[in-house]
Order: sequence, then structure tokens, then C-alpha cells
Amino acid sequence: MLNDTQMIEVLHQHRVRPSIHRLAVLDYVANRRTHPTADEVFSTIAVDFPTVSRTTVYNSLHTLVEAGVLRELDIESTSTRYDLALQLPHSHFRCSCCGKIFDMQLPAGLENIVMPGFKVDATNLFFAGLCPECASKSTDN
Amino acid sequence: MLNDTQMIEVLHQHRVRPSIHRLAVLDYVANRRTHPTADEVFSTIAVDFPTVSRTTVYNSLHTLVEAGVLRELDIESTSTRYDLALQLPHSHFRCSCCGKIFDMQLPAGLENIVMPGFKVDATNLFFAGLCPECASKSTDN
DNA sequence: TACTAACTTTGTAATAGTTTCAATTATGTT
DNA sequence: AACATAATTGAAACTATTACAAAGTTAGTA
Repeated sequence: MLNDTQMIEVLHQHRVRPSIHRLAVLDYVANRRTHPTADEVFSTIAVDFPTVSRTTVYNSLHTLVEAGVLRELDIESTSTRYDLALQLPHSHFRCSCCGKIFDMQLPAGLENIVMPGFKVDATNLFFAGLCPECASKSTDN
Repeated sequence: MLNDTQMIEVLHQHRVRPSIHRLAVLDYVANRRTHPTADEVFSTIAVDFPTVSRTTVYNSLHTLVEAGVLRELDIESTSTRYDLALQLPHSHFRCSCCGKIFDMQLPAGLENIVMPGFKVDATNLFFAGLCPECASKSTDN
């Protein structure tokens, strides 16, 4: 959770000019924590900023990813999702029934399983399956 | 590595009719092991079967995934890659320099880190970084 | 305060990957 | 051979994303 002051500070630290739209994008991704797609960000932002363009949302997301504030999740083939990068490394779980994405732990030292000579920059771990709610529904019938 | 007889047997076991195109698709994904995109499969297949359509390649890939013979890899945002599902679970490493994808181990019991109540159907682990070849190039200069 | 350069935003058009669909062709069974 | 079923084709549609040029905004400086 980041308030306005914190968000502006984060952007300054990462050399990103805190425009109103970038703040809105960051606010949504950082504080709603739904690991949204670009389109979900756009639709939400558009409520408060009816003039914002889709391109600006893409630009903002890319800028924030480049700056290291956000992170892209290649967790489904249809579209890229975004997550706050300013937190402890973690993994994800996507419910194949309701589509929700949940944060999970990430075991330390996972990258040690790669063969010698490979240089690991990023470790991506995600699970697919049923969340507790959907799991109980599907066993109820 | 699967020879023609083995591929036909695999398809029979999975209730998929072994058409000439499906065999060609399976042959490429199973035996070349480059974790290809649909388009790479199409381009390669098209050399031997000039009349094959892109749609047939997509159909074949989907059929084989549904049947459990192949597996989709959400390893990059631009396109889906395909891998043989008939082997021990493993993880992947994508070199961000040359784009090649390498098989790595997958630690057993990883799914135990998810919170209680979640039902894990699939575990996906991949790494990004530099392969030995590209790593040595980039430190040479 | 006005000027300038750099940056941000916009809207449109283009592109890439994938899916849909109806028509055609091939296959297996009786 | 005739029939039902399944596979293949090609064109068009669709979705997510990117490219681009024009217009607008901002920060710093004179």
C-alpha cells in the first residue's frame, strides 16, 4: 500500500516524472493488487480520467517497468499482467476457475537448480489450479 | 525422442487420430525440442507439406494440448510456446540475449509452498538470464 | 515572466498472434 | 460404394500491443 506522497517519492527515486496518469496507473497496480492487465488498468483509470488514452496507459506501464517499479507477469497467454516490483520476491497462483491471481511465497535459492554457467536474472514461479472458494464449489455438487 | 511408430502409439493412447499433419507437428515439437512457437512449427512443417495451413497447425497443437501430449509454455508475452508433456516435470531457462530456451530441473514438492486450501494442478517455473555462451560474450568486451 | 528544450499525451493506423467459421476434403465403418 | 464423422483449408475477424506524428505540458533558465 502506497499513499500519494509515497508514490511520488518512489517515482522520484526511480527517475520517473510523476505525471497524473502515471500516478493513477501506479495507484491502481500498487494498491488494488489484482495483478491487472493493461486493459483493466485503462478501464479503471478511465473512470476518473475520461480523456486518458490507451496508449498513455501502455506508455506508463512500460515506463514503470523499465524503471523497476512494476514487473510484467507472463502468467497467461492472452495478455500481460502487471505487479508491483517493490516488494519481496514472491510467486503467483492463478485459479483456473475464477481467474483470480494470488500471491504466494517464493522459496529462497531456487535459482541454484540451474546448470553451471547460466546466469539467472529473474526467477518466475507460478501455479495453476483451484483457489479454496472454487475448490469447495467444485466438490459440492 | 520418438520415432514414427512411437508417435502413432502415443496418439492412439491419447485418442487422437494420427493424421499426417499431427504427426508432423508432434515430430517437430517432440524431436527438435526447441520449444517452438506455433509459427515456427508452421514454417518448418510447410517445407515438407507446402499445402498445410496455419489453421491446421493451430488445430493440431490445440488437439495435442487437450489430449495431454503437449504443454503450453507461457514463457514470453509475444507468443505461446509448445513443449512435449510426456516427460518428467522440468523447468525452463530463457536466455534474454539469444532467445534460446533450455530445460532445467524442477525441485520436487515445490507446490507445498502454496497456502492451505489451494489445489495445485500445474507448477510452472522458469528463469530468465544469460546462457553460458551469451554470458561469456558479454563479459569478453 | 517568457523562452526553450525536453517530455508526455493523444488518436489513428499498423502489426502480430490467434480464433472463428463455413466449405471442402479425407477417413473409417457398414 | 454409401454414409457419418473428423480433418483441413482459406478468408475474415478479433485482441493485444506497438508505432508514429502531431499537439500539449512541464521544468529550468534567462
